[in-house]
Amino acid sequence: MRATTHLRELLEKALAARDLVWPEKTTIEPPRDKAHGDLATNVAMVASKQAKMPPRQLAETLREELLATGGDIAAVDVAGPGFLNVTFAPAFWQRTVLEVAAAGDAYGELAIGAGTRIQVEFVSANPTGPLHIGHGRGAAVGDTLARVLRAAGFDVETEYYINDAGRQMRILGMSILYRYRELLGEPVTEPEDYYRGEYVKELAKELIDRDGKALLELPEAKATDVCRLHGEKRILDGIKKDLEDFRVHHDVWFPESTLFAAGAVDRTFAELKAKKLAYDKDGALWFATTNFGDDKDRVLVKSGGELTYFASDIAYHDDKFRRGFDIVVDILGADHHGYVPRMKACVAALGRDPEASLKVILVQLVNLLKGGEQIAMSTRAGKFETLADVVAEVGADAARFMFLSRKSDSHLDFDLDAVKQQSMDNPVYYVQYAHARVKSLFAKAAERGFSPAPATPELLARCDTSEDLELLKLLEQYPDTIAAAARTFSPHLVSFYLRDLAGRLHRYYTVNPVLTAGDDALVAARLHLLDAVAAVVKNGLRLLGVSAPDKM
RNA sequence: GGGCAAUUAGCUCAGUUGGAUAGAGCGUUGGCCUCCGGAGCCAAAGGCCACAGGUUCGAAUCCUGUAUUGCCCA
Repeated sequence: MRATTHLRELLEKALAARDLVWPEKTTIEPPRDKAHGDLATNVAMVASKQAKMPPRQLAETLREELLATGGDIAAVDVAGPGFLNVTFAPAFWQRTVLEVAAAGDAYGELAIGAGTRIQVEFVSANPTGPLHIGHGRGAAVGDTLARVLRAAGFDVETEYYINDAGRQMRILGMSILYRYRELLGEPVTEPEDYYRGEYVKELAKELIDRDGKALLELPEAKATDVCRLHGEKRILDGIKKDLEDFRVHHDVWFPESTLFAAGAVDRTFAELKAKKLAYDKDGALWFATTNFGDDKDRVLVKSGGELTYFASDIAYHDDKFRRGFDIVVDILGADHHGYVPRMKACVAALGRDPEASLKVILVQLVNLLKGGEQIAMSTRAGKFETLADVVAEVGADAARFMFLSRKSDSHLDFDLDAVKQQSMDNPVYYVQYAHARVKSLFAKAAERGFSPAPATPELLARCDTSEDLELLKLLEQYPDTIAAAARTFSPHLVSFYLRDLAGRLHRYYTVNPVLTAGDDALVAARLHLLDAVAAVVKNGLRLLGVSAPDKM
């Protein structure tokens, strides 16, 4: 971050001196090949037309100016079609240690999101049963994304939307009532469509304990209602606890029913009608989503007067924007991708730019495996591995890291046996081990009564091996990683970065002795460097919601 | 029948929003413990980036078509 901004400032100044503007397509990035310096830029190539000069010639003049600034820039090469390869002086990189030490837990925090309010809505599973492992992935992605955005300076609020008003909830009530009657020995016929999970029986038993046979005396609809309310509350409490155990936090729990109570749905319909975006046809109310690129118009109110789930979703998003969010993030299961164009249309109809203000993150389904064999899942049939079971079995650390180790929209095989195993199939231990190793060094240093001299540029100049510099450069890239993860809504970048950093540390550790390095100054310098590494590992793991133990 | 996504090493996957000789882990093969934690490190082998065209200084990346796979919709 420091390196790119510094170089950019220098280049901008050099261009301005020739009355050239900074081209949008300019990139400044670390090259793949280390032989190409610390940072490479294509600025001479993209500005060559503007400068009326061949790329290589422009690059040559920029090279002179960069070198003339002296100090931090050690070398500049012109390469290939006109790349500028810039190498910084070791002292520039060594300063990173001081930066990390000064910022502490805040190292990596940015201001790129300052002044932007953003809401992340995730999980939002119907309270009809416990969360399963697929919800767990959405939970991990959403929670970490929120943490990353917060670190990048956004004003973030997380929310869980409770679908408590629809058909699924009625079915839940009915399912509980069925089990209730069955348990009391009443004659029953098995409903066609109901929740079969063991937990439904449990809920029915609870009602028997609480109300005895009272529900049998009530009219069917009333009894179903009692069952539904009881089930909803208990299941929701369970969901809240499961999420808490998974270190996932929602700031707001938003029940769908409040939209109706507050008249939000009617208000949104009125607004759409006023804009001539909603119309009556065949006794139903339609929303003209084709105006916004959907492939057909969608029904809001069926001819029987029943609202579609889409109707409340529009009102819900309307409500979100009325609450003042600049950006709204929906994290959805990938099986709902058909829903995206509709929601974009809906946002456009509400008078917003859908590309800028609605981000939809699709989370692919999880293939749950046990010893390489697939486990089938279905909420209806009551066959699934619950999130709580998985967390109890493999631990929140391993589960979260696993979920965050893939792009969210790619398929994920989650093998319980592999994740439980403390091996390289399971990189969480690799990263945590890096942290524990450093901490153990400090414990050992203290044991030996060694207290390192304070970190100064002079002392840190001793960190001059190639392993030192690689580690330093990686530390310097941490804020860039946060920026990229926030900008592209890609929390997995953080876990990839941490794997890199941990690998670099393990390599360093093997090659460069620390406590046995020789003179006290060298020992101190290396300790300060590793302290910075541990701090960054810890900061990164915190964003992932994974612990950074001192001992393992 | 339409629509959305995916296709990169034997396996699982990255690839910084168009850059230089294609990256990691696992697996395989071969090395490293008189040394701060070997839950570690080093090295090697392994690739027509699904296929065919196009766009430009330059394509795994963007466009079109084809094939295969997954999902959604009627």
